[in-house]
Amino acid sequence: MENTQSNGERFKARLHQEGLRFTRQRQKILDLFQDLAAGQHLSAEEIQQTLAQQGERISLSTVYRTLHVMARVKLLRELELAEGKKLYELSAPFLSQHHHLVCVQCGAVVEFEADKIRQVGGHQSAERGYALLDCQFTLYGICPQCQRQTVHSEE
Amino acid sequence: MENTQSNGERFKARLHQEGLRFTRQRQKILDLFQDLAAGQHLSAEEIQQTLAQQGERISLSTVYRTLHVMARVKLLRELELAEGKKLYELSAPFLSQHHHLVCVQCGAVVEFEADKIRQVGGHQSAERGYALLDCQFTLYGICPQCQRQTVHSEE
DNA sequence: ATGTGTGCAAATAGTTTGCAAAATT
DNA sequence: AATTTTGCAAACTATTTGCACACAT
Repeated sequence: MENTQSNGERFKARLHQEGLRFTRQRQKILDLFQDLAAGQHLSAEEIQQTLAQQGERISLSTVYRTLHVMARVKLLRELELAEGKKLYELSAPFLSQHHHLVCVQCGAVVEFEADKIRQVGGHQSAERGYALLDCQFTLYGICPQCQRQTVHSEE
Repeated sequence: MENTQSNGERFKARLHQEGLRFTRQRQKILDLFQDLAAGQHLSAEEIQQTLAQQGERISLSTVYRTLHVMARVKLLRELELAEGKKLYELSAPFLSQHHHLVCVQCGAVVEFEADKIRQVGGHQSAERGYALLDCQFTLYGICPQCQRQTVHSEE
């Protein structure tokens, strides 16, 4: 609700730069991300369903294609947190860079920031001449709740 | 070639503990990982193909099932580095913990170690009462080579 | 008007699962 | 002998793609 416009403008500009178009669907998807509470991510399917509930009929293929475009333009960050499906979130440098702590039991995701991480990332990549694009630090563990419940095994 | 046996014993023991069996297929898959040069990972398909070349006919389903077992027993670490497919490697604490720097252009993967990362991971998870299982730090960037070649856009 | 974007349906890719036969303990 | 494991084929899930039509510039 704060910088609601900046990302939109940014995106529009980048699209123009590449001769691409700012369609209603792309607009709607971008809006979704802007309205997203910090620390939340969306999958292609969630995006489609949410939009569908808002009365925006948009195909899954379009969602996927839009996500790719937005990621290429660096408006979105692609995360590989969950099993099998990719998640997306507005990417730094527009939002502060953060990392994820995932409960492998219940899937809960907690975000946290840590400057050191970026530093190490920048250092390691620079040292090898890599142009750093993204820096993902993901912790897998079991959350307090699940630790209590897990007294038995399963699957 | 060094600690060729320790992992095998470990695995065998854990299997016993859970009433599971040490089959030829599991043995072969474990062997593959032991012979793997440090810094390499395998996907389910690569495992099957490599074994097939060695004359070991083993089904993909079995490979997947074995990978799950080995990961559950913490003998393997599951990585989400590449697009869509999961990769596996022998996991810490048997090998030192390391992280990955991936070239999003050519897919090259470089490994590196960084104590700070673990420290931050331990700290962040502990702070929230999570039992830390794994700590993955992945850097995405473009390697020096690809930087030279990328003077144009594409897809 | 021109060329990009969209929706649909079909195609892929990776992974999972049911079931009968095979192998381990 | 009792159970787990395997292989095969079919099922699934997430994602991608071809094509004709629709829309943004």
